[in-house]
Amino acid sequence: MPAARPTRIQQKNRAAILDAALDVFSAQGFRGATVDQIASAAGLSKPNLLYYFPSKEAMHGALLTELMDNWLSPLRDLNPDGDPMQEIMGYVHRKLQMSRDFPRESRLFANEIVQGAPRIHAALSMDLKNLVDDKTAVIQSWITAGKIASVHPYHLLFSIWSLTQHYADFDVQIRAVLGDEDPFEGAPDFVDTLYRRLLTP
Amino acid sequence: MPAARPTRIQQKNRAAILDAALDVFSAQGFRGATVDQIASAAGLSKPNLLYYFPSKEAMHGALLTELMDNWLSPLRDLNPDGDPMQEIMGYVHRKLQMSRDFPRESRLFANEIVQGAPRIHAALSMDLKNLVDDKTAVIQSWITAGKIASVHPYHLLFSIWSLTQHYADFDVQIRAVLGDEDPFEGAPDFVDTLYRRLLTP
DNA sequence: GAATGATTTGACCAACTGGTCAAACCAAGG
DNA sequence: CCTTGGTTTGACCAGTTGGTCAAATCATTC
Repeated sequence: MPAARPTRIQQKNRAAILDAALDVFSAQGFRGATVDQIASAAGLSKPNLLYYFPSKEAMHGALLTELMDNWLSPLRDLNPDGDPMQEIMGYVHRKLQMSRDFPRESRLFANEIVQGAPRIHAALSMDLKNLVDDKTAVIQSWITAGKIASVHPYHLLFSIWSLTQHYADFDVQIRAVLGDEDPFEGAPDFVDTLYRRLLTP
Repeated sequence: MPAARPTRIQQKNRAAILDAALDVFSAQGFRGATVDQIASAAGLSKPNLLYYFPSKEAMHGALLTELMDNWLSPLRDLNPDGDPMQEIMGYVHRKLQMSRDFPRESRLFANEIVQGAPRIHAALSMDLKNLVDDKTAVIQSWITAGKIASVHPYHLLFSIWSLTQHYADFDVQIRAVLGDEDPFEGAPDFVDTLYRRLLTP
């Protein structure tokens, strides 16, 4: 049983499993993924997987908790004392980069939310809500101070999430429409223009 | 076998099945949905379902093809001869209303796309792409004519899709964050402001 | 009300899936 | 070497799932 002091083999295999699981879960959803798929993607046998993780649920859970933390860090870093426009634009671009660099993570999250977030509902209405309440207050103070134009702070955040993650979550659709053009060629410019025009007082 | 002239019973049951299937597929995804769930949601027995539809795939396919058509109609209606700003704002608001009134359809679509659109890839790169190519040309002509501000027309559409559908697809997350406030209270105003500021020349 | 065709269902099946387990294998230290 | 504890696996199991089928039931029409 993997315990306190993980061996080299444990570290390597756990990492391989989580990577394979991310591949499969993000592409098929929790129910669509099978332990066998994850096992062969990780180059291990099914019983061997279940030696490292007690269940399919456990793998999914491990991925989700790790994700929730990383996913929110750009918002956490929004600095109340920084330049408002620069802070928000920085947040937007960082989120867009995460969509480009970690599309699997974005899709794992999307799968979970679209299906009603059965496994992370608590985290949403606690951790996420608290963080958002906090940061929207900051944004509201910037608005009140006349530093940025007046918009509904919550909906501003929703729009940033949706717009940036859309490039990861709806990747197939975007590529089907764009043909050869790389989505991330025009995207940074577009979102930059959009939020500058929206927020310039 | 349901054939040329559908009886009253056939019409009623087919409709009940498709409605139940939409409920279940949109909430659980294709693989997550079971025929038994759909059957009991429709108030029928499993073999009875399979009397009306030859397979689970067939139900899903029927929903998707019907959806693809309805889903694109607002874009199809974008009138090249109308007032540019009014046409685009009308499109935005109509899409937002569809998110509010048909969230199940939006989520059915989202589930399919996030998982790589295995069953509608052809429709995306044919029907959708053609329509989008057509309408972006119209938008580009409005830009060239100076009627609206210059933006990447494709990314403009992507942003409208993502922003409006986000309210349906990520409903749980949005409600978890907003608490008691109804998302659709602030949304119309927000998207209106956003696109007016973006597009006003 | 008998005949005919549409509709409904209980019983069933084969494939798949998550998970178990005892036995085998292997790495490292003594 | 050989022991010890971590690692790996083939065989297996019980529950679920999509789908079938023959028989029963129902609605309509003549």
